[in-house]
Amino acid sequence: MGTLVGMASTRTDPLTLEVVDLIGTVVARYHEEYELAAAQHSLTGAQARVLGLLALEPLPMRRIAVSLRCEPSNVTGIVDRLEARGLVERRPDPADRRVKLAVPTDEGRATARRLRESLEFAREPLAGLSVAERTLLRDLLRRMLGEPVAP
Amino acid sequence: MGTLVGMASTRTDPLTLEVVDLIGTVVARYHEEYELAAAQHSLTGAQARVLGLLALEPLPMRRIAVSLRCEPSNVTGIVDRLEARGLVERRPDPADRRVKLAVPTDEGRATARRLRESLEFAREPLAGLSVAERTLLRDLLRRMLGEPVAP
DNA sequence: AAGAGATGTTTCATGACCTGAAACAACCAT
DNA sequence: ATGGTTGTTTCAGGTCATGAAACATCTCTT
Repeated sequence: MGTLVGMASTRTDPLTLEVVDLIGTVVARYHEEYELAAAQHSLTGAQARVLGLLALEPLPMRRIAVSLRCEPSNVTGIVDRLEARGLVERRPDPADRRVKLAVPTDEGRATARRLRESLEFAREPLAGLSVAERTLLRDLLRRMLGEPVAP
Repeated sequence: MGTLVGMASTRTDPLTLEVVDLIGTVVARYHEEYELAAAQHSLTGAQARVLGLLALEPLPMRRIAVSLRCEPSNVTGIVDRLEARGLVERRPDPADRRVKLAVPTDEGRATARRLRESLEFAREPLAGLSVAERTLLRDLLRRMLGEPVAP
């Protein structure tokens, strides 16, 4: 993993620090816009994330917790609040009477769709980059995340 | 901004969606590691952010709130908890008796330094990129954020 | 110099999120 | 059938966050 001779310590060289800083800025802006978009639909960030998940596929509580990386007891409250607004409902799982499936209502699906659209629009800063640049960015991010570059 | 003819709508083309997704992954990982590093020092994320700010420079409550983009009344509680742990203390501002400066104690500064080190270490995925690649990534991120590329 | 308005901090009420422990029902393996 | 495991909820306790109100202090205007 990198030669020792001439290694400017990836921890401290100015270039790396600047990239880390830029990523910090991206992270901050991403979060701001996400919370803002959620708030425009009278949702909190957590509620928006759960609704977004369920719009793809109804899920048992347990799996929501895994996706959110939090305790199942926490999910109970979030789904409670979504249910109180009529965006989600709990259905028994016919295959296992212990589990409850959280499934979005029609209104929940519509809200999720609008949310997704405003989010995509909010993330538009990529528009300033050409296709070649976006491809480059994609490959660099993939490598950074340890994913294979070739599809 | 971009020709209309042949424009694949930056909102929906697969490349852009993938980049957006990758950025989402980066954001998630960044946050996880930040919270984890904070927790290893028995701090919450908010407390770690404030302590990190104060380690650079003592600040009045109001300015902490601006940095965190939250209400000043919220900062009171966070600094209360840092103060209760002996990491920060409030000092009167000689120039204006209304304001209270939050200044880290020696222990607070030491904690901030250790935190910063573990954070930098946690952000090490950049090590997999060459200098040329990091430079490229820096420029792309700058452009994406609407910053000038040339220093 | 005095009063009026602005500013900085705190307190309080309220609510969302989050965890960990405990309860409960239902599953599954022996 | 019994015992252990798993999925969900409830509860207590803590942090973060907002907005309104109180309070002290500053600053501007006259």
